[in-house]
Amino acid sequence: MTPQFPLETRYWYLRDHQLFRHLNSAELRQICLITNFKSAKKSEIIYFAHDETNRVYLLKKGVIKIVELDAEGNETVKEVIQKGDLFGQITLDATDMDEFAVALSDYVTVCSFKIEDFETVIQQNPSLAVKFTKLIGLRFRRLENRYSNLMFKDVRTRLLLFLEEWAEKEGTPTPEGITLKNYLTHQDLASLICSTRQTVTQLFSELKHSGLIDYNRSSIVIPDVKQLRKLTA
Amino acid sequence: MTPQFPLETRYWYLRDHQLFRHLNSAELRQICLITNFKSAKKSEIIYFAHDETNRVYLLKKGVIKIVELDAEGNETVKEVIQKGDLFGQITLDATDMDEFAVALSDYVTVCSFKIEDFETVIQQNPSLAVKFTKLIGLRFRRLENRYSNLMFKDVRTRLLLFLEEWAEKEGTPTPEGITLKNYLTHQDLASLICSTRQTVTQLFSELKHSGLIDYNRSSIVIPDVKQLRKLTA
DNA sequence: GTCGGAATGTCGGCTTGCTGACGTTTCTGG
DNA sequence: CCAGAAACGTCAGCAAGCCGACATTCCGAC
Repeated sequence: MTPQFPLETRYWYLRDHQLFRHLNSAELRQICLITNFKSAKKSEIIYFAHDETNRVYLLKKGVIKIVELDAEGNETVKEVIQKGDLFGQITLDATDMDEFAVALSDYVTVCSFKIEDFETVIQQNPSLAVKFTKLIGLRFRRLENRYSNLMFKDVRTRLLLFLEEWAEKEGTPTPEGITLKNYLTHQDLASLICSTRQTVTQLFSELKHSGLIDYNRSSIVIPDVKQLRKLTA
Repeated sequence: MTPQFPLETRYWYLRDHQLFRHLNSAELRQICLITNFKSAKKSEIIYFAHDETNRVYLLKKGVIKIVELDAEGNETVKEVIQKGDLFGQITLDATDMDEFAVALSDYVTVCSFKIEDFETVIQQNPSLAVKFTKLIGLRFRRLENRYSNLMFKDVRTRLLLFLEEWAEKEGTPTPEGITLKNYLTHQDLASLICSTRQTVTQLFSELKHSGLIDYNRSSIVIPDVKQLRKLTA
């Protein structure tokens, strides 16, 4: 199966997640049996939706991006997935999507389940069912929020909101301000906030010149997040 | 409770929905007890999210629109809800939203559940849990689709796609072509496809002059849906 | 190191579709 | 049936931000 992950580790991996935390060890062991584990290094592709279809994934460690291919073969970054988030066929339907996932952090680990297996497990653990449903609900709200930003806010505001959220999630405080490890290119950012590479670059230099942020290729520093917040209210 | 709905009717109402169809009569009767029934006439407001919060609704009969209020008090139509669809706190969380629902068809009927009650029911009926999760998943995909349209398609295409979908869902074939009972104003349409009233009106007259559609205030006729499809590919 | 490709920086032109403005038509409640 | 409101029709002006183009900087593989 997955020899680099001894049973003990795998058991512990699942237990650590909020979805499974409340289960007893017999239930957990059962889920362990249907779980596939996998890891990858930076820039490696974790999965291709097209061939490894019909699986729900759970990001155990690291950060990844989901890239979507349209009919013309253009790649757009759909989403950044953080530790603990679900991805793949999270709607439990079998519609195939043209997307793949790329590791952004040095080392990532994912677990996955066939959707049929996962459904069976849910049937047997109603409390897990509720937890899962609520997780999907959260994702739904997140998407609703993005949609509404796209409707009502201009590109500048969307970028600022993205930075704020990013800072909140992953920022580490330093003497210079909140620091972000930057694993996204301007192109990536552009497709996440629905804009273009040039516009993002433009806005970034503007923000730098006005002193709101500082950045280079590998990191972004926000001296005062409150200043940003003022511009998005 | 709701005297205009005898128990027998209410029982049958629930049974008719795909979520509950597979349940036995004891289970159904139990759900009946926690269900609230309500009906309304055209233009009446079904619910205000702000005061009747924490409920999941299910549209039993008719068509309604969900209108969202932003901070400045502007109204935007978020969604059109059809018979059988869920609305309200479908994510089962308690975040309050500023939205309300208005009846678009002459007569609408809804059932609703407190989210806590609904959760309990789900816990007791794992198969219902899976069905519910999949329904939310479907809604998730629908929203994803709207988001991607907003990213990649211009207003004209979004309008055409909307019309196609509408025709597919509710169109009735007539000698002149597929006919739609039009319960949406141009303003409504505009906010649904994320545009403005004037642009929608403009596009409508263009489409009329080019013979792709015909319309008046109460109905829309699409002589040849295939013609529309050609323009959205 | 160095070479090639990827990422960033910058700019001007141009298009979409938004904004405001105003007139006409249709609906609705009294 | 009538008045007022709501919805529809149309147009000119304008701005956000996309697009193409090109230069520069950086990074990683060899």
